[in-house]
Amino acid sequence: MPQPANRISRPKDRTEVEPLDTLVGYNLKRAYMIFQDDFRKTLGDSGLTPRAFAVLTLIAQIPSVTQSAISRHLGIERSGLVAIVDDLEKRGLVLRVAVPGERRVQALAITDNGKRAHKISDEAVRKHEERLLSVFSRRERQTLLDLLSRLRNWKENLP
Amino acid sequence: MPQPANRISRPKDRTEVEPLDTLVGYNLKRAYMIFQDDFRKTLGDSGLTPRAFAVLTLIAQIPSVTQSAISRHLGIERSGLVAIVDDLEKRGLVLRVAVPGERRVQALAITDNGKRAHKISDEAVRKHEERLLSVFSRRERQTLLDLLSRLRNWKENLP
DNA sequence: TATTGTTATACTCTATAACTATA
DNA sequence: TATAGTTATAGAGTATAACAATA
Repeated sequence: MPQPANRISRPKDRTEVEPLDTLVGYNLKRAYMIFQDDFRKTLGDSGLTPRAFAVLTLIAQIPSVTQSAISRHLGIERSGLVAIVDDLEKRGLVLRVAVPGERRVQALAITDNGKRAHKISDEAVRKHEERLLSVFSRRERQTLLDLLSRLRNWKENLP
Repeated sequence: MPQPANRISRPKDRTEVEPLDTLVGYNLKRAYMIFQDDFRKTLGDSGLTPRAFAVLTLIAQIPSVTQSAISRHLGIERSGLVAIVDDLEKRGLVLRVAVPGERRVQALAITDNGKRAHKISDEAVRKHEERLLSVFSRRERQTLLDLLSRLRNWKENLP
């Protein structure tokens, strides 16, 4: 005889359920949270957020990079960059500089203070990674890095 | 002679900057975003969110699990579970059931509809993972899973 | 028309704190 | 005192849409 669809499933109905641990997505999320939390704890309340650190790194790395270019690099919206660059500028770490011949853009330049701040943050971040990855051998760390970046590069090169 | 600290760094000052790609945290975030976006696209607007899917999976897996237990399992706050369980209950996928002898808790039970919905979602999620991991060999997928879950287990077993 | 930077806005996710009822 | 569930609330993070200036 037919059963109401929303009755509680009885034990004898129980089928094996694939546990969450077998999903890469679930494990990615948990691992990401661990890194994210520790990053913030490491750099502190007045320190750079992960995003601001990423932006500062790109400005340090790519001379005269623009906000649009950064948004493409990081896969985030242009609009989100305004507040971050505002903050970095307020801290005296970067400057918006007019570009002769292309008046729509403002090149982003890192200051000497910015370089120092980036160096200090970068060292703190490397230590935080070192700490979190201490369970792994050098080889395993490299493997993890390779696998994750292959995933990203593959996705980025899709239509 | 001393320079103002916030002058723009000139090219000759440029030192090598470690690129973001060398940070596990950065690659984790990007990979997590790829999975998250694709998960949502796969299950659609009316489908389960990653969190709701995780919760439903635990309810399917652990008979009479409580919200508190789920919050510990998933590392999220109890308060956040209320809305999720409300939603699952509204959809007729789970029920809150009174527990005799312990009147503070309500056991969560999956319904037959819930089982069906979980099975369908689970199959969609496995396919979505299969799609995203298609760049990797079986062995590489297992390695990625192992590395990520070791990270989580290590962190969970800390003071 | 397309692009850069910007603003305004809203939405999602999630944590915090406080409350209640039990234990 | 401690725990389970709940509510209210606030904050972070981020996307969307529209706009002005420029190309």
